[in-house]
Amino acid sequence: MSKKEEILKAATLLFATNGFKETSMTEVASMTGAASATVFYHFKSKEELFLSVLSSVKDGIIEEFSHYFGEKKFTNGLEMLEGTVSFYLYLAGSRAEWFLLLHRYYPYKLAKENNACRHSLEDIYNCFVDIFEKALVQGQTDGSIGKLSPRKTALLILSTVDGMVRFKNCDLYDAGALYNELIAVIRRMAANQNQKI
Amino acid sequence: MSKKEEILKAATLLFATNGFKETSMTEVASMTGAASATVFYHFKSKEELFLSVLSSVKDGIIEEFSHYFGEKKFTNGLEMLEGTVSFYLYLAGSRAEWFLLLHRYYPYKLAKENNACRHSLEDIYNCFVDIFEKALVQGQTDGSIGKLSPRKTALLILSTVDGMVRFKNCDLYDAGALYNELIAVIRRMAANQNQKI
DNA sequence: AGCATAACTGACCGATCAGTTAGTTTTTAT
DNA sequence: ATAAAAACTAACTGATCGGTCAGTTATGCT
Repeated sequence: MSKKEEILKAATLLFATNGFKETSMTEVASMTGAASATVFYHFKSKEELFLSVLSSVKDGIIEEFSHYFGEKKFTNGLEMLEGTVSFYLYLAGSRAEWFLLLHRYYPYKLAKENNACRHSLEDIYNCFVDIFEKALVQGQTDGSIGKLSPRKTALLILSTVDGMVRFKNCDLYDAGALYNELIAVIRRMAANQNQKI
Repeated sequence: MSKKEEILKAATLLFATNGFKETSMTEVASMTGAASATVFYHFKSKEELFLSVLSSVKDGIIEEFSHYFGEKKFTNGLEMLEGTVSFYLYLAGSRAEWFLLLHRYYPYKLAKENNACRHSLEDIYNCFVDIFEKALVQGQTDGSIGKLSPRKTALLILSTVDGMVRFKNCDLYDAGALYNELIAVIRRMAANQNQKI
């Protein structure tokens, strides 16, 4: 791993766990054993470092999901929906720093004045919503999903799952203990009520 | 309004919109037309000011909900559930600064080492979950709500509603546009499927 | 080897911030 | 009226931080 990559990795962890303002460039530098001026050599400002972190998180998320869907096959839309929710929760555990970062307010505030930031966030959330929507549409075709607006329902499912992950990351209650209930709720939310599967 | 209350109000707004670290005591002071030392006269440190803000938000939320339930009466549990969700969304609009503050990570981080902070947050979230749970239990008694775990379902409904409010506050998508869909989803999630109401 | 360029660093700077102090003004009680 | 207490303030301090710069070391090409 190059020094630049090391810095990016350290910055991801620090921005995620401590926030933007609470993370100093000296901290990022010392975590990689470099001088603080070295960080400024690779990234011209703290904001640019943050944008690079966010962009790399975006790439990571998109790559992880496309890899998951490349391997996994589903027999119907409802199963795909449940699989996606499961994978979302799995990812929120194995790549906790990504979701911690996305659950901070700073990125969204920066997005209001910075196009690169806004685009990274849009790409990330479109990735999530598109996948949920795709599962719902497929389920409506194969009959496993009931009559509903796929886009809006996808947004509400994302709200639920993302809200749960956030509560877990805030130590308010454990998402794991709610897993079975979540799947049941999603099923009641979306499944075709007139068909037993 | 006393100067102390003015400071508390200004601090609530600033902590909510800009965050803890990004808000300076000088900023809080100048917003109320006071000298910065005056803020330290009323609140011995920045952290204590934040804790006072959080505690006042807690009091406000509990008061608003008890006022709502003092006025409103419901014919069954499902109606109470829908009313609570509506009121949650209404409050998230009219007291946006409260929810912005609760959607920041700082309070939850502070809660890990500060009991007062942890208790304020617990009181707030218990207030929310207890009300949802109460509606679900009542609905199971009167037959409007189906067979499900009231506590766990209450947590999932809070995840959904709170997640939606957060997405709205982050300018990702508008909660208002999803209102009808949200109510429909909650109904599918919780309503007794064997009974038409 | 020689050289250009990329990678890296120590020392420094101006700005900002939380918090202190010593003192002044205002309010309250008798 | 006046003394005590509460409310308030200007001026300051030490520490931290983002960013710069001049100079050094490492790398790759011919």
